[in-house]
Amino acid sequence: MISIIIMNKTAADIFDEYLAAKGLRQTNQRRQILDAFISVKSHCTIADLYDVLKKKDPSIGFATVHRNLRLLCEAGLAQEIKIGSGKARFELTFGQSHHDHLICLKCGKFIEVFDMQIERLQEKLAEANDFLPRKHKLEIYGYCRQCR
Amino acid sequence: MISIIIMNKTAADIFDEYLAAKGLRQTNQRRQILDAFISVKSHCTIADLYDVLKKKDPSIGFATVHRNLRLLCEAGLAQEIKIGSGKARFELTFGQSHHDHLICLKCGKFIEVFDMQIERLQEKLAEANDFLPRKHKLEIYGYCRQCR
DNA sequence: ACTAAGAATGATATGCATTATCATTAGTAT
DNA sequence: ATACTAATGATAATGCATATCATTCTTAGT
Repeated sequence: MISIIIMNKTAADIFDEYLAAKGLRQTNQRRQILDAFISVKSHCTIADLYDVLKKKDPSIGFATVHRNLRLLCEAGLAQEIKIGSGKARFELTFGQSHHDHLICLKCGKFIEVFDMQIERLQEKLAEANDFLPRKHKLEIYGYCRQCR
Repeated sequence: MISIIIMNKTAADIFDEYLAAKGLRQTNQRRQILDAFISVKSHCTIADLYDVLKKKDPSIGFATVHRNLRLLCEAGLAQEIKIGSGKARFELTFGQSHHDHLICLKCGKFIEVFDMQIERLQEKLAEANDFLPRKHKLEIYGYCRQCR
């Protein structure tokens, strides 16, 4: 059980508040899913998380994991990342700062990177086109140190 | 019928050469598909192109359009762009320079943009991580002039 | 604590886009 | 012209995401 605490709030607190605000209920499955998602290495697919959860509670359903990963995204705790044509992957955003990805074409590894200068130039590029940016996705595909 | 000519070669020439090099055959469908793809507005889905082609030749099959759009990608004439969870879209790369996309969250419009400074910084960012970049994808989501 | 209301779950079905299969058609080299 | 075999087109299969629905569980009200 990993607890990142921001402004005296854990991810679980945020989730509970989100549920309350939406009139949704707390359930054992929701607690388990959030815990597992936090402890598992990031960039997991629904199936990855489902497998982890099944070991502790074989009765949990795939649909429930799916639904609640989406719910975590709505609550602002997670984010979906779509790479190529594969399955959707999810990463924790609570306690993480924004970053982009270098993706190895051979081993599939994700390297998280950040460049403030690029971020700023993107803002300017959007502005220059009368465009109001909300979010962006930068993925650089190539070969990592081990695979180049 | 639109003909862009580069180094004395049309897209059709490049395609024919690619086919020859791979021991593949020239067919009416392949010629039709390339012609339609060039003349249609870019960012079309397989279904978009299929609809256009059906009007001229109702016997053409969806699978054939699909297969040959992939073939055009292999030949370096087209490129697949995946946005969100929708269908795959394709854009012509022959005679077009590299660019990134601003994508309107409301009307779905694609604005093509390019910033050399960002391109260079991406190269440096990759290098700094011992990463050999091959291609990249930058998409900025937000609201266009009409929708903001 | 008990109960009613309805949200959540889990098994399964459905939807949808992509890709594979295969009998038939049609390029290509000889 | 012929033989070889790639390509086509109809359809089936696949893969992933999402919808459905009877049942279970949470929560508010008594």
